[in-house]
Amino acid sequence: MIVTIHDVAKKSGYSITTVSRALNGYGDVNDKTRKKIIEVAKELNYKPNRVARSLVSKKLDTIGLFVLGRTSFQQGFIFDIVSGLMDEVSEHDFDLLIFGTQSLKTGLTFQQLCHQRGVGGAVITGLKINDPIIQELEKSDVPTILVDVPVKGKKATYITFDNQQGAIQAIDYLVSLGHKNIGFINGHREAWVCFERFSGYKKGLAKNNLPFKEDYIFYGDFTKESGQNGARQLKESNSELTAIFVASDVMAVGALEELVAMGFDVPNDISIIGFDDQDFAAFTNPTLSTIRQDVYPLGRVAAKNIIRLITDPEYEPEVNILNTSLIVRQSTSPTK
Amino acid sequence: MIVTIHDVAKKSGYSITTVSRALNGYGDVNDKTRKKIIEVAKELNYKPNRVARSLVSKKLDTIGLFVLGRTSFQQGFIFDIVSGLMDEVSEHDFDLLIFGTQSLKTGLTFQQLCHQRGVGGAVITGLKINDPIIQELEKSDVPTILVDVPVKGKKATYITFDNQQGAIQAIDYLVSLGHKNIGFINGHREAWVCFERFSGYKKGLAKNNLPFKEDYIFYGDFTKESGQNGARQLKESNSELTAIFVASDVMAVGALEELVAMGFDVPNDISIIGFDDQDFAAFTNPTLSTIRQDVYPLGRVAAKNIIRLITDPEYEPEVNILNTSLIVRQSTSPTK
DNA sequence: TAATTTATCCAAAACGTTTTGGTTTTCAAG
DNA sequence: CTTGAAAACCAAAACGTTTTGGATAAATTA
Repeated sequence: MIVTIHDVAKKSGYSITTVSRALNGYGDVNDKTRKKIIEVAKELNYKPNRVARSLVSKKLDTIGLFVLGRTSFQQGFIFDIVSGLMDEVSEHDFDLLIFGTQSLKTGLTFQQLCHQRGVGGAVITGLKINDPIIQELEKSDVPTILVDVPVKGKKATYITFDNQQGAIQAIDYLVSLGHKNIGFINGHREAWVCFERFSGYKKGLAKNNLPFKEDYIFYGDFTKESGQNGARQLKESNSELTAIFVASDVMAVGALEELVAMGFDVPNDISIIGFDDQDFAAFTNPTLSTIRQDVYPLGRVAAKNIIRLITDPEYEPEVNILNTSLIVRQSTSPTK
Repeated sequence: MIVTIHDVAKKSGYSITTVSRALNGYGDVNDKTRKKIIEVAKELNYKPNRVARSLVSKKLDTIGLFVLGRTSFQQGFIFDIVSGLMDEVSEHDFDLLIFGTQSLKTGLTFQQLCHQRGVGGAVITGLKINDPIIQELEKSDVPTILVDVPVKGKKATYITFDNQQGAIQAIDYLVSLGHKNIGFINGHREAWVCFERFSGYKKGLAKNNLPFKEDYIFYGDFTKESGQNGARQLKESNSELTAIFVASDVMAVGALEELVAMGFDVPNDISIIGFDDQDFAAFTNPTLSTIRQDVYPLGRVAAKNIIRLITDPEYEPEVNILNTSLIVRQSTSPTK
């Protein structure tokens, strides 16, 4: 039923060694022999058993995806990353093993975990900036790409969007509409992207010769409720605000709803711009202007790089920073 | 660096065999010996290498998730299933390997693929009712649970929601609001759930002594655009409609937008009820009444059952049908 | 006492590959 | 005809486990 290398060897008349070396492209096999072996292999529909292979060889062809601190507002983000990883990974004939937060609580180190499962490299999402695992990653031999956490190590690097640039795009756009008093609802301080977006917000203001005011900042936690609270608090304490830049679409929806509930017209009284471009941003009323992170390509790039890191020992881990783009919908308009 | 069973054997003074048998709970090990071995194993932080284990033993502790025909409108569905699977699976110390559509196009049969990767059982989503792989699944020895496709086999079964009941809930609710002319926008005919929802729609009408009219049916394809087209066509040809039941939230949003664009007031002129309760259903304006499928528990139940099927040869595959629930929001109201 | 059973333990085989460390064959050069 | 090198091949080891099929010693029975 199950075809092994033995069957190919027997049918082709060569040894197991030669079959293996022929199929793996080694040089010490005669061209005719190789051709014959490949033919027999195809005829029997032989595919090497990955488990057996990864037990003995250093060629580990499964990559691990660690989804840490999963929350429902990451739905789209995670889905798109997985999609990108999956597609890229299967094109290279690699496998994708998914780990949750649990798996790192079994007493195994990250390295042990990977070794035990035959994982050759990993992609990590949802890591907080103060997670102790980061220290291990810096020294680890396991090729690793972190999403949205700026860590570099022997074999570790990161991939992210240009969050600063994204924030600047938002501010530039709002300013171009005539806005001068722009509030900011940020996420929590455990996410690195929040620092970046905050930084971009400040740079954007400076670039446009607008003053930075501490009062215009609210720290939420990426939930819709915190967006509601943020909008209410900012607008109540600063009635002169004509626009709010919100660090995530979920919070932006909260802000939008709250402002409408307070009796304001969005966008005519106050403009809202989000960050992420999640699917639902096109479903709200008014639809949500936002800064788009194109996550699917991030997954593909991450996969491509991790595979390169696994297969090519010479390749040095490099940082990838992807561009964001401005998506204009209905929640922003010129000042009156 | 990496601790193997050899290290435990050497340090404890027993043979590899005894260590293995002690740790795996076999009876032919003295209690004192077992205690000592467990102690040493803990001390060295020994965890067996899963790759080596699954090569030789029949204990396969990774389950495969096949995500076929992935489309962006399944985002929430897939995410929740993966979440449920991940949590349940790691509680049982199993692993989760994800496969895309690609993986079944490599010339391997489903069985071969699983065997090759050490996959002991599988969960399959997104399968179409006419997919040829179904015939293989019916005879396959690999424990398999299909999501939303009614297939039973030697080791295969399925899990789904009670789609008929869900549709009946929707109709009952609309009737209770006074609606008598209720349209239906269905999905495409490759998805089994669409037959069920259609069947439920008809039963719901019959139950409430309302006539079934072919004109009130529109077949879409789960996209927002098809929801728009459906709403326009149904309402234009049947101006007496006061409510539309839509077989998915994405299409429902399309329908909602289109009706508003046509100048109708939702829900006062016409009520809309969706199916799924995706995240964005709470973000639309008006927010969307819908029939909720609680997908996370489905993932957990699927994982629990597949693990039981893998570990207990006596256990016969059983069908699981989960309940839906009615979520009332703003897109439905009593008739005038 | 001898025979049998029971409780412990373990050496070796097995899983399906790749890798190691050769051997044999071929061929060109001396 | 020898020699040396290159080309082609392969037996056995290795990967880290579990499983098989005993072996040994102790306890029980006859």
